[in-house]
Amino acid sequence: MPELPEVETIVRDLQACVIGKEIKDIIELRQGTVKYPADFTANSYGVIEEIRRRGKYIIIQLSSEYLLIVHLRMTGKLIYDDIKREDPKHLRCVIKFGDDGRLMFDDVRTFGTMEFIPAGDEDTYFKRIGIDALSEQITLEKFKELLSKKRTNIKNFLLDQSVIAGLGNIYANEILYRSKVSPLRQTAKITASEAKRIFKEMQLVLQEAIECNGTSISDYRRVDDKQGTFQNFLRVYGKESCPQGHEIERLKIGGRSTFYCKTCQK
DNA sequence: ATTGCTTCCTGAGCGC
DNA sequence: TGCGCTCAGGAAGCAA
Repeated sequence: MPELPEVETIVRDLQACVIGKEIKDIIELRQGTVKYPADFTANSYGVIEEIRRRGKYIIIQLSSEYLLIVHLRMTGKLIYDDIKREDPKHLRCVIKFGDDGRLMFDDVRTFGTMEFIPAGDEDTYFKRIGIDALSEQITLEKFKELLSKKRTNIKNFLLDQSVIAGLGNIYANEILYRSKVSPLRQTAKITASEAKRIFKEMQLVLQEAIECNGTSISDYRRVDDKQGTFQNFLRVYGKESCPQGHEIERLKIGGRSTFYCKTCQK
């Protein structure tokens, strides 16, 4: 389940192995995996110039003035192969480079997307995406302002990509445990000191997870197919008890599994 | 306008 | 052994 730290790890891994490579061919093993603009006319895909992240989106900038935007959703993986690896079981698309290397897009549940858009359409494409959770532009004051504009519980608030982009279910649970705030609390009732803790823990958890190269709970793998290690530091997600030894409550909020400690989180 | 529910999809895990 | 059921969850689309 790639969230911001997993996507950041993949972007860094990709930067190290595919920048400067020319895309020679794109082969779809599952039709419809890659979307193109109706007027897509590029006679070549071009060379990969830059790779960056926006929320959970991977943006691959090409010399052809197009962007290839990838979203892994739940089970998508990008695996780089220059050692003739075996095809993964759910290979949906292969990007072939000029040098025999290839980038494989594997995705069990087929929710992941790959889409070419004109470079100039980037802002329009992301108009529903809020400020990145690790953006330097987001201050405590800005965070509190965003909180005051929403009428929902704090967990749904953290998961809303149109407000703050990058958090998913695992990190939202972890941030709230470390902040000692119940996921059920309404945004309007969050105090200034609680907001400060949530804001700080959001940045800390994400940074720590990036240092661990992400959380490999189920499907997530790095570009070299290796796992991240932050799963070893989770405190509530998927746990029976919290680090203090209290029993973890499990319920659904917005249809998603929510883990929290009634004793530690108020 | 805003919020929240349903849907898309496949495989793992479970009870019987 | 295998069947049917539930669960996993990101975000578009739709309903209220």
